[in-house]
Amino acid sequence: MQEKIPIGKMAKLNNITIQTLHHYDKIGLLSPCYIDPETNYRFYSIKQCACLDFIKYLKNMGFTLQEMKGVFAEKDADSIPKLLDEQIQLIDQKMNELAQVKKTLKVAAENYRTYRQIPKMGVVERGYLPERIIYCYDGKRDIYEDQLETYEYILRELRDLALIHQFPTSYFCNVGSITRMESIKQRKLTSTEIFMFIDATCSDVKGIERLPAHEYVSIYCDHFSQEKEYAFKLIDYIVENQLEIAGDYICEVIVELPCWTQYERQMIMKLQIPVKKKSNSA
Amino acid sequence: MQEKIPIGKMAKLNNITIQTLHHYDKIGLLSPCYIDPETNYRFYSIKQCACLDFIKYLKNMGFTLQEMKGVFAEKDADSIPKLLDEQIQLIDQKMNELAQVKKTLKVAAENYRTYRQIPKMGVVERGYLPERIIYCYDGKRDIYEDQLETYEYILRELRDLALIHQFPTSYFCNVGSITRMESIKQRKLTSTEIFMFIDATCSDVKGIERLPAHEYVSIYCDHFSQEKEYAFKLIDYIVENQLEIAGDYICEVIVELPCWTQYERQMIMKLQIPVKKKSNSA
DNA sequence: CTTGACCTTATTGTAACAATAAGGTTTACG
DNA sequence: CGTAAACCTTATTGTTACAATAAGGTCAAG
Repeated sequence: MQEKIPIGKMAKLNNITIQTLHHYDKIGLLSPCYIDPETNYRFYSIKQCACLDFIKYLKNMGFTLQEMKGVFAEKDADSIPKLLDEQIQLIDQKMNELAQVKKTLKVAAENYRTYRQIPKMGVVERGYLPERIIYCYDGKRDIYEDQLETYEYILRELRDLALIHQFPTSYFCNVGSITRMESIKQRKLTSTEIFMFIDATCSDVKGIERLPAHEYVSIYCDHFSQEKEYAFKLIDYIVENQLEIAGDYICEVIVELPCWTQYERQMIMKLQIPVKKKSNSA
Repeated sequence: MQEKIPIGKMAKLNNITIQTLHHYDKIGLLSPCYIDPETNYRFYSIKQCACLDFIKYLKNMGFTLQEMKGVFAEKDADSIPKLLDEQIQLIDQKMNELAQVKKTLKVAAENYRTYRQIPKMGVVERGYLPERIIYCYDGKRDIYEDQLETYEYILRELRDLALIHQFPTSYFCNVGSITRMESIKQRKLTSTEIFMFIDATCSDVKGIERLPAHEYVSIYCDHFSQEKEYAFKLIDYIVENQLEIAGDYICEVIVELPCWTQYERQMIMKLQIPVKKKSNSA
């Protein structure tokens, strides 16, 4: 009965294309069991479907065709479980990566939603903010010096550090700069420190700080050049309302827009200062 | 201060290679902000790091470089959330696929473990087996006809049906053939039906049957050619031990080994017949 | 002035095929 | 018997996101 199956039929039987069979033949993964010496027509045996099944199976598992050649060459059936285990580990790794990316996407989506809900740029708000954890880095140069340039350099340094600490990349899309209370109390907006928001999970790294839950005054701002002006609005508001600065000034980057004017970052920032009622000593 | 950054430095600043920057320039994704007209040296601005950040970010999200060009061309910030949502869906899909593959791998690994624990080939065992659900297909030709050939064809038909019903591919690695009680009682090992084990989840498809929980006699067998001989061993055992056939004969493929002799499938099968104590009527 | 570090363009390679071209073979039909 | 459709062949190119290499020009330091 040994039926000789031409390539087209074999392809249909296995839901693959003729090219794929050509390809497998070319790389020596699966060659037809008979080739007509005159026409070079390829003929397969129905039994070779088993091999194709296995190829599909391994492909599903993430093996490359070259790896499969190795698998087929192995006469040792005991090596299979090892391969399977390795592949399971690889898949776990991939799934973790995907989960991480998904998290990042969700953060981004949430940020955009926040961005759309922003009431008005330049309007002072007052509200309670929960505790947040940040990873701080001191770039030793004032980021307000020259039009974002220093900021970009320091940002790169922060990212390199984050890479060393193996922080998830998602952290990198929620950053900010910090100006210490002493400076801001003197109306000096100078800062050498930037940070990224992190989870509570990585706690043994130097540079991690807690921003305590507190009442804040905040204001949204959509260009770096406005930051100083808006920050002073905050301070003015604090003075006018008999409040007192209760901690460090934070400039949080809410969202980065993928539009560049002269390649420059376009970002929405939320400036914030923790406040408390003025103590009666004054 | 506008520092002109040569390509090597820019690459280092962003943890990428010079080739990558060349590539981005070539495809028009990101071009240096200045090119020396004499030497053609490329020079970047530190601000262009923002763009690279975004490229990395989008790459992480699974966008292709061409898609990014589209994203950059869009001046509309509102299109971003849509893109993000689409990408989240894509990721969910990928994760589901990976989960499916992982499941398959685990089944395979388990099967191999079972295979190693198989006590002896050709030895009759007796034991209780839980309920199982199968998807049956009648190929209308006897699979015991010609040396696996018919079996291969029918297997392909079963798989095509499974594809139509959108069964997970993992089902395809746990198949078997069934010989109805009437035949086996007459010592006739003819079967036109094969099946795949499935979950309880897909219930509305025609062809699904339940193998009830029952006591079985079973025997392992490692070559198709031995099946008949071993099946008769089972029947003999049943007769000798005053038992009675209580249901259909099942030939379950436990594991397929990736070694081919003449391209032929090498598989370990577990032959099984449900039994009960002989009723005293005989 | 030379050496090494750095830059340029151009070509080839990667993985797993898909698409196409240009041509030969087989089969069915009138 | 002729022909058209269906099928087969080999060979080339294209896809993605770069990496690797070659052959050569440029720059800064000693």
